[in-house]
Amino acid sequence: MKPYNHTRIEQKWQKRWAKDRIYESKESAKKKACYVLDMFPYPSGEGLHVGHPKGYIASDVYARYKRMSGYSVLHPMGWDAFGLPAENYALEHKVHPQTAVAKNIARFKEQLQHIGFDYDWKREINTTDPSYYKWTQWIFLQLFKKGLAYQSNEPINWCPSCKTGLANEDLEGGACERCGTTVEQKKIPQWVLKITDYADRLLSDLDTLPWSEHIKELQRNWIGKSEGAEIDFLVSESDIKIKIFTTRPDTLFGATYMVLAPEHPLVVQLMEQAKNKEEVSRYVALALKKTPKERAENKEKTGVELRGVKAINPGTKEEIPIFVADYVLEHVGTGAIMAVPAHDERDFEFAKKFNLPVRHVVESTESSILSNSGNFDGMDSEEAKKKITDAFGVPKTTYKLRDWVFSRQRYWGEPIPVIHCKTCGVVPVPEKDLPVLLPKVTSYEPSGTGESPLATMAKWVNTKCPECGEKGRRETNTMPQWAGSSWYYLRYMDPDNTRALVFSKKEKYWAPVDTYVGGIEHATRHLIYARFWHKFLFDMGVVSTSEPFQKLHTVGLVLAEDGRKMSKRYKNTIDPDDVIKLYGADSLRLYEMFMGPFENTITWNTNSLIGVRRFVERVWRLQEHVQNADVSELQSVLHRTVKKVGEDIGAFKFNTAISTLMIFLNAVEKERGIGKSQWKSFLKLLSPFAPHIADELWSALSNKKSIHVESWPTYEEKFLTEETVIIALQINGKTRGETTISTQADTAEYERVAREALSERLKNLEVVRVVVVPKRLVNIVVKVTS
RNA sequence: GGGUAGGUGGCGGAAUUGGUAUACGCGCUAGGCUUAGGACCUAGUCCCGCAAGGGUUGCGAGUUCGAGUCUCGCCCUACCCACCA
Repeated sequence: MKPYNHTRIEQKWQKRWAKDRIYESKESAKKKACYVLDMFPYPSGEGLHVGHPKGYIASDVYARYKRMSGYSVLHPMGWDAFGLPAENYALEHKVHPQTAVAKNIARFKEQLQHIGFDYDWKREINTTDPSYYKWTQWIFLQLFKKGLAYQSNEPINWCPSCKTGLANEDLEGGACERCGTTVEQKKIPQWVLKITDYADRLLSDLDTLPWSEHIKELQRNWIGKSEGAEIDFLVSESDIKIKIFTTRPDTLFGATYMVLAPEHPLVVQLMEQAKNKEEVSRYVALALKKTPKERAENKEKTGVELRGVKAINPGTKEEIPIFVADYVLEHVGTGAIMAVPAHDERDFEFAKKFNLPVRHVVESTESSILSNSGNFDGMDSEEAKKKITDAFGVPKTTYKLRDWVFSRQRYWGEPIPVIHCKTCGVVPVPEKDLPVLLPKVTSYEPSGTGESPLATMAKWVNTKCPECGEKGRRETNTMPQWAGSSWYYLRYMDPDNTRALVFSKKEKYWAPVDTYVGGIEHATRHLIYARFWHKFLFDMGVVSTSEPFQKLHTVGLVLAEDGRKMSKRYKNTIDPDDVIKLYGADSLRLYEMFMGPFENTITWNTNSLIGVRRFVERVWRLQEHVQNADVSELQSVLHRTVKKVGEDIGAFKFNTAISTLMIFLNAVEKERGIGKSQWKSFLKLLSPFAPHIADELWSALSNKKSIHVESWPTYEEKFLTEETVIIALQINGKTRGETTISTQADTAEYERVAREALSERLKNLEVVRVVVVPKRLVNIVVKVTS
């Protein structure tokens, strides 16, 4: 037996697989499709560390298992290479993003290939490739034509450090998610996608998805649906109406004052009529200077009354004061509230500070009953919500989800394919002229002026209007980094198609994605954006399913050995190439799957990796102990292993699948040998996890074809059960020994055996009852004398 | 404040869904083999106890013949959202 040389074996098989093209995906009338997808990476300059491939290894194991189980498998890989991370890297290293991206991709690809994945590299995609982003632009044009992409001048989140506008999803606690800088509100013309039109479907279709409740709940919170009513409050002695939104219309009679957000358009107008105009104006100016974060942090309520101006509570018909206060936010509801201090904590706090009346209108004892509410007294609050809405307002549903700010004032993104014309307005670039190529520029540094660096490219910007042929200007904003990733999974199905985004027949074969694997950080960004675009494409008839991804598995982080996140910044990253050199790709793969439940965050531990490597070497040595005849003592455990490993891979429970393989190996070593056909089955079970050594040992049995195109072993029920089984003997539920019993035994036999085995202990005790659980235990219940 | 997932040895974690808690692996201890070991083999390793025996799944109650698993109350951890009207 040669010593186990992982480097030689792994390089040999990686070359062989590529040469024999065993992983190429084909649409096959005879086979069912199984689309296994990884969230494709940004090819950052830092290369991969051992945390990155964890999800890829899992999807690889699953894809191999599915292929061996008779499915036609699509398991592709590609690059999400547009956007700020790639551009910032390029700026920092003073190279053109294109050059940096090409270099980084080469490095990533090399690292991935060393791990031995079964990707079909013929389907590799790159979001920065014009033949790819042609279709990203095409989707934008369709959105534009359906009125779902529009221009807006509303203030948006602006990161002064990245010098670009950002979507709500790009923020983390009021700061730029990428660089941590507090964002400002800035008024610059923006392209916005009307994702809110899809809010309801994005929400309700979650119920149809087999995703974890955790992810679904994250999306539900993000969409943030609230149902309530809009009610107009009239300003006294005028015809000005203040529209408010409330989820508690039943408390209308308890509204003792009103509040407007400082940004509310009516503030300017009402201020004119107020006796304390100066004071109000000062307050508003101060409030507007605060960042959203500062406003949220300062929980101490502040505000100012518009003195001399009153509103009329439509329920009580009483005059109530109007305040301007920054605890009311412009973008929530209508930016104005009716304040009900008796039933809202924030209003109560404010009322206390400003000495405002508190009127209870809902008695919440066992049920909620209205009082002090005129005709509605005595009514149940749920009923009152409807009745009061009908009488004074209109039902209204609002969402926290806001339309998707879709333009970036940066260079490295897909150009937005529209032309501005003085006579024709905004004109879409004709589809035949796609893609609108991103021009090569000499300076791609962000300008910070609210315009992208493309604006300085006169030659590129100045063009003809496709409608009237007169002078036109190209849109110079680019798309956000989320654009290309919002539909990439469709392109893998048909990556070289020049005439359509995806050929419908291919889409129908592969869709939807059976299993999608990636990080939880994408729960409220990528996964919402992709679902939105997919639903739009579904409405357009481009795709055949209303949801893109069926099963979703989130991968847990791999922390560095110091317990911190792996990061170049902490100098604690581990390069998979180094691990592979020392211990081999098979050991790396097995270890990452064995380290714990797939979705758990787990600390890297080199000792545990060495333990897995020991397992691999024991498997290697086992080839010396393969005999022609099967070892009958191993039949039962083998069949149970086949069942368990298959079930566990299907359920993404890789850690227990591997422990089952280890248990089997322990059994083989105890028997000091294994039959040839048993050995073959075992190698197949091992092959998704450790594809190189499995193929090496498989070929050593004079097999000509790769183990990876073999079929998955099956188990027989008759081998799953043993002839005898060990059962527990209990007295009053406490285990008092164990015994071996035939699996054929009947209840009476169980009871007899148990009474006999426990006869010493049962002396002088009165048996009240005997509980028999076949193949598990016998519990003898005795009378307790105290 | 709201939501979601959790809390089992020194560590990562198992537990057939109410049926012998601590599988598998790491680490550790002892012995063997070896010039040597990131090698291998054997035995041991939840806690108390010399033993017989007793105890143990964050804490406290409950249901049950039987609870890591179900119910109620409390404590703690992680992640997400949050002056959301």
